[in-house]
Amino acid sequence: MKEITIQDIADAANVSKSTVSRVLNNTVAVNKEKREAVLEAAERLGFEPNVFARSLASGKSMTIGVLTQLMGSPFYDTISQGVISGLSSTDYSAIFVDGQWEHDEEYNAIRALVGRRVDGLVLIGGDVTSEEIAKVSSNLPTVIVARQLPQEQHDCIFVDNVEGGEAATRHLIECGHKRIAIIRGLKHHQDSIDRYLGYQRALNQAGIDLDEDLVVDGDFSAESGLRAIQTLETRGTPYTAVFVSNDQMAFGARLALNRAGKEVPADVSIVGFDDQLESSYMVPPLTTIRQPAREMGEQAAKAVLAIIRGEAFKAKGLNGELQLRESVANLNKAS
Amino acid sequence: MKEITIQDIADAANVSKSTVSRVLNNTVAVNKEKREAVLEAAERLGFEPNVFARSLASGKSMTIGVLTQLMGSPFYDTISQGVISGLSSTDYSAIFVDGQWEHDEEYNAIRALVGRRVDGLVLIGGDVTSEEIAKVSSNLPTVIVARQLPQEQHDCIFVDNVEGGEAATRHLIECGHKRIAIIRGLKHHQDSIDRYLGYQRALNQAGIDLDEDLVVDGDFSAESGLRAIQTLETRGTPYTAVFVSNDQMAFGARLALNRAGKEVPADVSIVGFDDQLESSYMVPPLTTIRQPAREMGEQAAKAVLAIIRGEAFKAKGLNGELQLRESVANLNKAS
DNA sequence: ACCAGCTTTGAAACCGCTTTCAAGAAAGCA
DNA sequence: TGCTTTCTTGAAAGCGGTTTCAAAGCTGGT
Repeated sequence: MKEITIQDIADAANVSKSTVSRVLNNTVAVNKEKREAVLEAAERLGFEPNVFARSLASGKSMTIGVLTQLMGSPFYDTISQGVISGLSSTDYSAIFVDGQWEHDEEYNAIRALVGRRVDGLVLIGGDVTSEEIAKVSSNLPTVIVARQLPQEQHDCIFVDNVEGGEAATRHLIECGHKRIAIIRGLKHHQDSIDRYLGYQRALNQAGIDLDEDLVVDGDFSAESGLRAIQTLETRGTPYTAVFVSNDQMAFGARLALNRAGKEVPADVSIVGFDDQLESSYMVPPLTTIRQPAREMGEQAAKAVLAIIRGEAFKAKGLNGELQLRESVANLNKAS
Repeated sequence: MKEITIQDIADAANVSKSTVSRVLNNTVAVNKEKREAVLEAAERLGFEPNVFARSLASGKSMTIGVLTQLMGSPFYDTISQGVISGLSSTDYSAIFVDGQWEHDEEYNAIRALVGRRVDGLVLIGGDVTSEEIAKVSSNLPTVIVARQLPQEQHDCIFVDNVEGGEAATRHLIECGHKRIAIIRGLKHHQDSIDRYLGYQRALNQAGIDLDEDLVVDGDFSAESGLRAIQTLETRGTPYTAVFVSNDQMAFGARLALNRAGKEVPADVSIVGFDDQLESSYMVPPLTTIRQPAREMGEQAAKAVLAIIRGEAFKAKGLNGELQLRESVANLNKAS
């Protein structure tokens, strides 16, 4: 089956290529009859424009490059889905590359996208520095999701992790908890650091001393959450609540607690971070800080599109909302 | 910053465009000096080929089109991730469109991909008919994941759902269960139908009569799993086990059971389907039929690539493996 | 020294579409 | 009616590569 081109349509409608192009792109008014003849022919022949020819000629690729982090938590995956969703029913398509949370890999991936002449860039998480981004994508519309870059020069969509960690911890404090453990995420990961910072702040404000014995490291995986609780149990330091740096780890923690014969929330309360799909169906449903992952992805998509259209886009830091469910016991009203 | 072209290199190296192209693609031997001059110039000028020009001229896009179903369960998302992963570190990039489990949307999405002249197609799930696929993508390397098409003409990577449903149910029977409920998935969805069929078969083979009162419909969402159990409880028909058509619903079901004051697996045993990431951290860890989603995606990617290279690819139906965990009680050895 | 046969190379055609340019037609105005 | 201005339209020139074609340059055999 031969691909049909605008020349074929031109022949069929008895006009020139130029006219066909004009009709199809609605750039210049053309005679109504011809216009309809063209449209009819295009429809009848099942014309599908060749994106490459079009891109080559116009200089636009109608493509948005997306850098994802596959090794990440489901949180990042959901953002990706959001981007696809935000782009569907526009003329733009998304092209994905994987950074694997690995700096060099990531840098190359971005370069590949630029090589494909994407019209815009959405970077989800990642390690590349602000300078590298600027270097590679100078004057290429770019928005960064789930990551806060220091410079003012980038558009970022993210939730404030310090704020979130603080809110989570504060909630536990308000419920009367004093011995609050924390399971941190990957050590070098900015999100981990920030959430931990929030935890410290909340403790501080409540006048509670930080007990190093209540701080355990994880790597954001469920497995690590499980092990973290085991560590905590081994240490033997008493605690009535734990702030877990993401929901994945919270699942693992919850299982470990069960194995250790502790009830949630009766014996130990849990607050997570992310609010993934499954969290509301944990037993008991998990109280957590909600990051609207999908919406963030969608917004990022809309944002690049807006920037491409020349509209200014005001980047914003969202606030993770505390999602109250049933994994936290209120010690105050306890009999 | 002007994009530099092969003409620029040609000028710099004092050769013709043709020669530059030949050197860069290694198609024909060229004089060593010139060759090096070209490479040097390309390097020095930071040449990055224009994918569109190249594609237009060569007819290859170095792009694989992927149709995803965002509204699907995490299972489908994971397959998508697998495809990205399978394509990383090849020269091909993946371009994603969303079918939303909506026939027309899906058909258009595929057409859009074809319009982008993708070199291959990976279809994840979906509703489009075999004929439509054939029509749109005749002689375009295509592999279909997580879906079994009747025709011999398509390459499909899927797990046998009838087999899986049967294995799940059989396991419950072997553990001594006789009153086994089932929560089905979306009614019109082939996976639901097949898994239900497997359920019926296993029952049949064990000489257990199907009790319509034990059959409840869901829509693959956790919420629907929760409601399904409520329905079951309302009906009051006794049951000691339930085969849930996917893990998402199993989570919902598990919570509902908890709410109804029933222990898992002491009072009710559960077997799920998919084996998503979170399933091994359910409380108790969920026994389920494993679908290697990520591997399926990766394999699909490798498969299209193979077909593109002209190697024959033998499509295969995988067998979902029963993942034994702790959500099923063995009634036989019960005291 | 001469010619057949192979290799290296540049010119030019081409991929399918957009866009400029200029010409012809239509419309507006005096 | 005659002339300028505006609209509509086709021809043609790119966009940046790949690939065909034929000329030029070498090789070696006699």
